[in-house]
Amino acid sequence: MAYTRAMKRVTIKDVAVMAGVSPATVSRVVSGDGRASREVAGKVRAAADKLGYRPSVMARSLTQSSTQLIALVMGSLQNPFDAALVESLSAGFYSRGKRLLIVPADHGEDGSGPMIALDYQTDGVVVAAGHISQSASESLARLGIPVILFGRMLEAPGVDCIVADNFEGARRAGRVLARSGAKRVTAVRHALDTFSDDERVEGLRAALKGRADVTVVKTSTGNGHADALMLLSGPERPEAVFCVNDLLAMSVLEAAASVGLRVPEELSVIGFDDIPMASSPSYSLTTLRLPVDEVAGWIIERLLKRLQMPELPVEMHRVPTPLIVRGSTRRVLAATTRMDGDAEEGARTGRAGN
Amino acid sequence: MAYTRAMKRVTIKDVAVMAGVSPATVSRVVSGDGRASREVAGKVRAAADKLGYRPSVMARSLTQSSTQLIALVMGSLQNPFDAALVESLSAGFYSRGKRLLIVPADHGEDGSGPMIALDYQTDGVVVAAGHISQSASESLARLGIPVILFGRMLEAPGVDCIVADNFEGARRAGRVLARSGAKRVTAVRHALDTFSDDERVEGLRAALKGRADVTVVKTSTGNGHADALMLLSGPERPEAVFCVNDLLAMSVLEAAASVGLRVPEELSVIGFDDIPMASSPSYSLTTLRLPVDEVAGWIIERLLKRLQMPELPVEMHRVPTPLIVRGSTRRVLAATTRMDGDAEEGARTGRAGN
DNA sequence: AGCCGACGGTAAAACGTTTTCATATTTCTT
DNA sequence: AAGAAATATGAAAACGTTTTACCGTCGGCT
Repeated sequence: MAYTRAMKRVTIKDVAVMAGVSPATVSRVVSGDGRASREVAGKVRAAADKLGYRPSVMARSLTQSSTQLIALVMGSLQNPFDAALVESLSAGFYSRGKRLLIVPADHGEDGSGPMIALDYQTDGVVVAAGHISQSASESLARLGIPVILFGRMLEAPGVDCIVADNFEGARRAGRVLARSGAKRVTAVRHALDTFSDDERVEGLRAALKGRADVTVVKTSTGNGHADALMLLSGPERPEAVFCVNDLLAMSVLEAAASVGLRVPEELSVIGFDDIPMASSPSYSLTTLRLPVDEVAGWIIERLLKRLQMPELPVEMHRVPTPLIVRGSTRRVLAATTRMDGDAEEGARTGRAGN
Repeated sequence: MAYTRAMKRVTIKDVAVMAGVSPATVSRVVSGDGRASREVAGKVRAAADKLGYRPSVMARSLTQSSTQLIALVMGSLQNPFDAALVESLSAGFYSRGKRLLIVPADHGEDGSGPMIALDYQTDGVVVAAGHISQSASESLARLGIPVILFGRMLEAPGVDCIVADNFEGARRAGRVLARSGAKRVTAVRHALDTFSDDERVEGLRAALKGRADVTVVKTSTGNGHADALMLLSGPERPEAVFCVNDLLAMSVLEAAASVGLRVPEELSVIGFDDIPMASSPSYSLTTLRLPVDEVAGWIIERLLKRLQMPELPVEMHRVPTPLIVRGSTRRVLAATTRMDGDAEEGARTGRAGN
């Protein structure tokens, strides 16, 4: 049926008259309600197929509570980690029959953004934005539908949170830097109010307390390169830099190269996330791995479960961030490892086939 | 009003009784139909605000044709170009009042994927997937709603296409390589049936006809590194490599570094897209720029226009792909440039502050 | 004074489903 | 074989809007 242009929608009624039954029966057959005789079900399905009938989700959602729609609060995708998370979530939710409606994280800071979720009666909300402000997440929590928040802890009914183990990860990073003998350490973080950055910087501080001076510099996305150059140019340049994500760390590595600093001999660098690029030989970045598929998987499972049982107690999940040691930090004696109780730090991960 | 859990939806009726008017009047006021006295409009708006009324898109779309929903066919976001395109589209459409529904490109190759667009009565479809198969795009075209196709040409009513000027871009790349004196040139493309890759390889061939041998190798995403290493290891290794995107080109550059080949002296490399990383000093990749915001802008404008005037003749847009010369190709005499008629090839683009 | 058009508003139908209630048919018990 | 229980189906209400058709009321015009 090579139709040319916007045909009239084929409705449940059309199928009903063709199959010679009532609309109610058609509804029962197509939604697999069971209560229908073999014979009639066959006729209905045949008619539906021939007509190319597809139920209107819009109409359906008037009487039913569920729309199968999930609002995906999405920020910038510049960071490959965020892009990968969105991709993974999208694939996962779709294979479970859920559809994703994009809600830009920064659309209407007045809180009108999340309201889109209500307009379209989404069953739930997933926040996959790298950074979401406290106020934005609070207005999300007030929506009255299940919310899964990634990257920020928030105590509110119906809001489950999943956050990287930022403190512990950054602390491990700090230990590595301390052991390498660095006395002047710089932490590079975002300029905005960012929950994860706070925790990461604190973790670093905790590890370096009394062992090194740590100064914190803030950068805004886009300025990574310029800021990194500035950071390494001064006379009091740091011996080690910890960045709150790999993208920033890669900027630092590039700045180091262009300034002529040898890594890791003269400068150690550690990132966060372990995006694919981090393992490429040109960077060989030591970092803390945030396993994207694991995060996406938890989000999906958790939301589906909560949709079934809305009164479930909220859960605060911390995902471990193993240290991946590569070439951007100095190798230290394995003996010291045991003392700190960090078993996995010993593992050195190169790229495949090397 | 700190409500705890799923409250009953506030409907147009609630607003009506509060304002002491009929539902019809409320509808007129909130949709700005005009036919309402100042006085009554004020009362209605006050009531709506106080109750926090938001019209149900679902209910509205039953009687109206438009849902303000656009289906966004999205593939892998591994390539930063695709991620940036999705981000740009999302921001643009939202500021124009359109909402985006994600449709995974590979979900149901039986053609059920695009049908999601019908289920939710989307007003149109935008294909932002890097590569979409011929068959998938054809089933999209049969949907009977406006479609904007990026990355593939398809002649069908209601389908507007926007494609990079692949042939011309690749031809420019080929000329640069020819001029650098390379005799053995390899083109790296995807293994799948990809419209853009075909055109790009053809463009390269056209430029190098009679000037160099070109061999084509296919790679599948994920294997980039291994394939690149293999490519450069043999005794008959190429003197120049053209990749259908920057990501692949970056793999080649890395392989070159790890094998000890000097770029551009012993090996020239050209990519496609000009993603941000390409300009970073560690790669300094010569490439063909595909301006993402321009692409997104065209898509948005075109779709909005077609929504207003569905019978508009279809448009096939080619976006120019200027050559961006960086360090991964040898600098050639500017004099030769004029002869080939490629004015912009002379421009050498470095990074800021250099 | 009577008629006309403009204006401001309402009641009710329509959109495409699901679901409740009722009814007819079959199957199971005893 | 008769009633009970289960099963299959249909009619109609409901979901929350928009829209059509209709009805007053008002001011101005002959």
